Amino acid sequence: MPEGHSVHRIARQFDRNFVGRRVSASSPQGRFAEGASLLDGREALAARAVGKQMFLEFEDDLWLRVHLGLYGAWDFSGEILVDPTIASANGRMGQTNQRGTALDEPVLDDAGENSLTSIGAPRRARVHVRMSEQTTGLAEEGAEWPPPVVGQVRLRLLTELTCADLRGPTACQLQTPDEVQATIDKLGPDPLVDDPTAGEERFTAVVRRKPTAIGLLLMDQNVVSGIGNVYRAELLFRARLNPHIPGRDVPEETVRGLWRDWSRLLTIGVETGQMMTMDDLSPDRWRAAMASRDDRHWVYHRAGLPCRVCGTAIVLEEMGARKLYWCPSCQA
DNA sequence: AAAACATGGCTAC
DNA sequence: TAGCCCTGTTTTG
Repeated sequence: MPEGHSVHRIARQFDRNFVGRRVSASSPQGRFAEGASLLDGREALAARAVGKQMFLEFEDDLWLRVHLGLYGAWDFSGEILVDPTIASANGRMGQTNQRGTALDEPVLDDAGENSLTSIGAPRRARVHVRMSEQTTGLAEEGAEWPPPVVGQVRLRLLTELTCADLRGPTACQLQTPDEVQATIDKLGPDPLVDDPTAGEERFTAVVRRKPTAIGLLLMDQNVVSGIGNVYRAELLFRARLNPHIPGRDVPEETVRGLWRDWSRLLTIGVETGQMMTMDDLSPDRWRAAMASRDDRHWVYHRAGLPCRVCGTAIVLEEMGARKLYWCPSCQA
């Protein structure tokens, strides 16, 4: 999945293309038929992302909560207005391939010059949208409208111009405003939602009183929102922190540093659509790293390969039922 | 063709 | 801790 950055990008796409518009909703697959019929014909009022969860508000206090889980994805097609705060128009957002390469990255050969952040070589991916100007993606000439349903589409949301198809989510349900609030209240702070200082204080206070390994705490959505397996490994390496250290034993300044670094990586991720964790490389080295799909991270997916800093073999172990990659020397 | 695997997280034991 | 959900891609036989 989609760690937090992808979900924020998706919410921005909904904000741009659905909020303020009347939406037709359907469940081609049938598993959300009841919910879709309740949404059908209502106007979308707001889109929010908190961590890995997205909330879409519709008229009459109806909220749609979506969690993509490991496999879920949104496909946007048609005419798409691109949020100016993100780098490029997207087709599929959320799903990625097995090598850890995000597909929600610049998708068009000519997108580079138009993107607001020119970093990142555009590469081929599923393309539903053609970028022609800075803010407008035009539907492919002669494309069917609405687009034919392909595969198991749990929910299709359609305006006159834009189509969003949801496949394979872990959660797709309607909530009352109170339920939305209760869901959000259970989540740890999100750097793009919470006040930066308040978020840092909350995160630091919780981590500093837990006996749990910091490698587990970073993945715990009740402690901090939006971090997944890739960002976990990379954040720990960037902090040169041993994943096994109990939260309460991590120096306070290090804990605060983790929060600020997450804040930074999330911001970069939202802007670029890529899980950029080697942002401190020089521009040349950065371009080289991005050009090679397997060279994007410090430790993630690098089991047995030499550490980029010290040459020690990167260790792979299970932590929290997920694969954890780390350098036993740099992160001693 | 079949199996394995993946950026998650819930629930039952 | 194991099983399950669910989809798409890659690897294996």
